[in-house]
Amino acid sequence: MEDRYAPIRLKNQLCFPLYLCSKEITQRYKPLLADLDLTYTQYIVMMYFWEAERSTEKEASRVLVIDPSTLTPVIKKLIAKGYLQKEKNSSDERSYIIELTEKGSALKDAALEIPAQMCDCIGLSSDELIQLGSLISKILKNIENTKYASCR
Amino acid sequence: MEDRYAPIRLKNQLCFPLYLCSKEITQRYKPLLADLDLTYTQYIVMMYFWEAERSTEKEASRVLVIDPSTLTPVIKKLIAKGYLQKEKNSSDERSYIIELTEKGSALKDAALEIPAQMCDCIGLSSDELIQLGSLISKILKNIENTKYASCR
DNA sequence: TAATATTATTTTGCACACAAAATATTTGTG
DNA sequence: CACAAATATTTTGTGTGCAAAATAATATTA
Repeated sequence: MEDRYAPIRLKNQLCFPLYLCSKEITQRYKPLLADLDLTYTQYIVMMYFWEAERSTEKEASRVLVIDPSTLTPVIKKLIAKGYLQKEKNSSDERSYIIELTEKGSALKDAALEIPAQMCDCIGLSSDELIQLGSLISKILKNIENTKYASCR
Repeated sequence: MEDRYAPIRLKNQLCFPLYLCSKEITQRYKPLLADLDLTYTQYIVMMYFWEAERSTEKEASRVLVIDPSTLTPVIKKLIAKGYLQKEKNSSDERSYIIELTEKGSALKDAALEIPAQMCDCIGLSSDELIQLGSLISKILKNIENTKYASCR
């Protein structure tokens, strides 16, 4: 009763539920973020700037692990909404300093309730959350370490 | 030394590493799937058809939790590559029957090695894989159950 | 210092991903 | 049977996401 093709059966994949989970969570953020006029990616970027206040695009790209060619238009939209602003870096005119506006900073308080609401949607105990966090970070570390090696 | 804004600090989010993890895994699939001329989403769809052999688009969309308007163009590409084919459903002319071609079926054998290679990239023990799978499925179940309730 | 290489950002092209509207067909109801 | 409601698929519009090329400025080196 063995199944030669068991390895490629959908239900035997871990990656598939993980990909679903990520998509579903993004979906659940939508109504919560609509009040702030943010998409999920824009929310991630704003979280970075709520903490950093100011930064170059390169540094934001590095921390958020978002490709610069993705980040440029996202930041452009956040500038259009008035949450961020941008000026030439006087010490290196190739780069720009992006910084939080007052309006962008004010948004931080409106966002404070969101994590608790998301936590309810996810429905794990705090022990389970810690467990999951540690497994995910283990994967991220391992992927990082094997990034430039061939995958086997 | 309390931090009023701790809930929205990037490092205190679980969703962010989960979103990263999903993106990184997709990235790691790329070189493995290049040989099969498939993207990650196309691979998911092919896995479904390797098992189902034939199906309507609606059913595929339901099982894979991929929006029909996303699935249509993906299937179109897989047909163009010669892996799937499509014919009117004679019992209901609104829908189509999508089915595996011989070429598409043959691809299954070439794909057999991929999961083991991905497993190495992820680098978790089998216990940890089971643990992670169970946590993810718990989240998916909870999201499913609270889908039409307000999120709190 | 002039030519070359490197770096930060942007642009272009292709592939999802979903919401909302459009289309074609079928089903339910008077 | 006519006609409204429901269903399966497709199209359109907007927003990521990444690779590769383009652009502009800085750093390196012969």
